[in-house]
Amino acid sequence: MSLPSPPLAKKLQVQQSSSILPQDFPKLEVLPVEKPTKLQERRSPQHVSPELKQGSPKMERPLLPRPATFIDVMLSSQKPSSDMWSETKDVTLTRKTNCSCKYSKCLKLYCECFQKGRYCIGCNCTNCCNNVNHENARHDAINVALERNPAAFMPKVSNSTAHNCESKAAEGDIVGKHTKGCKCKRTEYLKKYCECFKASVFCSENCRCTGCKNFKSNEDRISQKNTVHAHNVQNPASSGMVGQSVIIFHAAENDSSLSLAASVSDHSINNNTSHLIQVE
DNA sequence: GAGTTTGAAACT
DNA sequence: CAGTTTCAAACTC
Repeated sequence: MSLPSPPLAKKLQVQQSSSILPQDFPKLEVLPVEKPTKLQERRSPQHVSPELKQGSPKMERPLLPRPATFIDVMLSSQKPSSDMWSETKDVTLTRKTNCSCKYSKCLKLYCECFQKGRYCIGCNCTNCCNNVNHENARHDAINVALERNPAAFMPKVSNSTAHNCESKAAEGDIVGKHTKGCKCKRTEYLKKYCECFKASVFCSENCRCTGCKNFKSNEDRISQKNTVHAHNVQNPASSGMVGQSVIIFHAAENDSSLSLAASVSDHSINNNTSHLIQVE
């Protein structure tokens, strides 16, 4: 079973206007993948806008230049045929297993491997296209994701560039903050559903979370066993509720314990004064 | 291991 | 841009 050929206009658009693909990126072909279900079809990366389907003049314009992204650099620096992603060490994630995607073919940002720019190797996923055998589909999906969000493949947590970063880190402060911020509503007990908490950073002014307790001065975060801690009212980063305290936090990572100590300063989280230190 | 909860991503 | 749906990870039992 094979998918219908993608619209010609889209093929041309991708081939001609994609600024992220290396020059030697292979021409797009009909993908030898099975026909998606209705659900998958709706969400699949093969979905293209009416403009693309019709090849409207609007879409024939060259894409506006955008800042180089992490994946831009990676794509342009290495040939796509090499297993560049899977060889990349993931310094932020030490999962025992990789993804378990079922419906996204690992070509959506739902997929952690795809999101991190890795091929799926040794994953529990089904119908996976995030591998060497589906390079075309993969690069197509990367393009789609980048068009939607040029920063889609950028690290979600930015390291602090604040003063004394290294020395602060040495002192055990949490480093950086989530670039987009979270929008958590119910994980008041600091669970890994929250991307900030998962990344071992405090919620910042970027977050729009409610009932947030993932902030520096929360003592509950100190005392909570492993990952789970009690919490308060609202995102203190946005309300200016940044107090003075020291937090020692042991995350319940599978293979490593993570010790975080947030030292306190008079600076707000805005100033990126929090830092992280990871202990083996 | 199955079912539930959760929030990001995708979509309308 | 807000609301809704889909998705997969995290979590609970």
